[in-house]
Amino acid sequence: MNIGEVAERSGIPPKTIRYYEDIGLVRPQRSGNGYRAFREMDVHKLAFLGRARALGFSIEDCRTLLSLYEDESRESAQVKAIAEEHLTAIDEKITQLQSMRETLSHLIKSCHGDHRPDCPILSDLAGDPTVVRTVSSLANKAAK
Amino acid sequence: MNIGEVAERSGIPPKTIRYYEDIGLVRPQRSGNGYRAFREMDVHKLAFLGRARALGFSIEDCRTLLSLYEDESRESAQVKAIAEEHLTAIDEKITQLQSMRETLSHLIKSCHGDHRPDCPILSDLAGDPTVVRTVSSLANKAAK
DNA sequence: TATTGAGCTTCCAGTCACTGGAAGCCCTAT
DNA sequence: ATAGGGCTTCCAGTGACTGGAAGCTCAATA
Repeated sequence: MNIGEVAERSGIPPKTIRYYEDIGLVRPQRSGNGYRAFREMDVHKLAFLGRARALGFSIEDCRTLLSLYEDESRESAQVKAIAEEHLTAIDEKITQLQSMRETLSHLIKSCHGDHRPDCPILSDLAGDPTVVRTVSSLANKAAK
Repeated sequence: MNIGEVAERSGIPPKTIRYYEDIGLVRPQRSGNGYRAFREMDVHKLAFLGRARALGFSIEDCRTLLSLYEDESRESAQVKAIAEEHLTAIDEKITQLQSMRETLSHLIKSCHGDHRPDCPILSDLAGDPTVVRTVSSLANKAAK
């Protein structure tokens, strides 16, 4: 199976599949003409990766999850631990985004948004505490 | 004022301040010894940038916001439009994260997490539809 | 005065997970 | 014979920094 068909069947673009090979996530064989020759197993692996990535797992997490998947003597606790850690990270991101959302929507509501230059959004960003004063209550670091 | 003091007062690390100069967000003067010489205005600008970044605005948005801030003839509608677009993007991210969160927490609940190898999380990632089957309902692309 | 040591400088490389593009080979159909 | 689409590799760019090396400047101390 060539890369194009694999891409279609796994939902992973060719460029990304090559990248995954580069970093050792899949190891397709090669045909005589130098083309990658994928087996069913590879398609399966790539679809696994696609789903794990869609859940937001990092590439390194995906690598670990794949190896656990292939390890018959794994303990489900190992998998669960990774998932729980990731869930915690997701929750933190959500919390941070909601805090930004909160502040930003307040600011937007307070801005009349017309042809005049007066703007509480800019005033707040400039540090003027008389307007809404909520941004500085945010953690200093934005989402990475 | 040297970069260290500015970093402390603006909350932006020296490395980042130099980076912001590189990309033209601030233009500190120079002293005879080659050191950057910051004025109050620069500290103010950097604090502005810090707050805008904390709200999740991109660097390019920050650049625009700064120039609007300095433009006396701006229309607040321009600022509001940028903020609203950003709010929409935040909402989309939150929605996506919540969808991941939902699926992931279901999977975690269904995994006993002990010494045995059976694991619904892995089964689901592997595409087994008999277990929980929620991941594939996620959009194919993870958060950028 | 000589020497620390902190703080400043520039430049290069790495992060994460791809993605785009160029140059060129391979294969099938006309 | 040629055209095209698909495949190959390699290099560079994305966003927003961050780490590290090599080297200069400055203030304080021995």
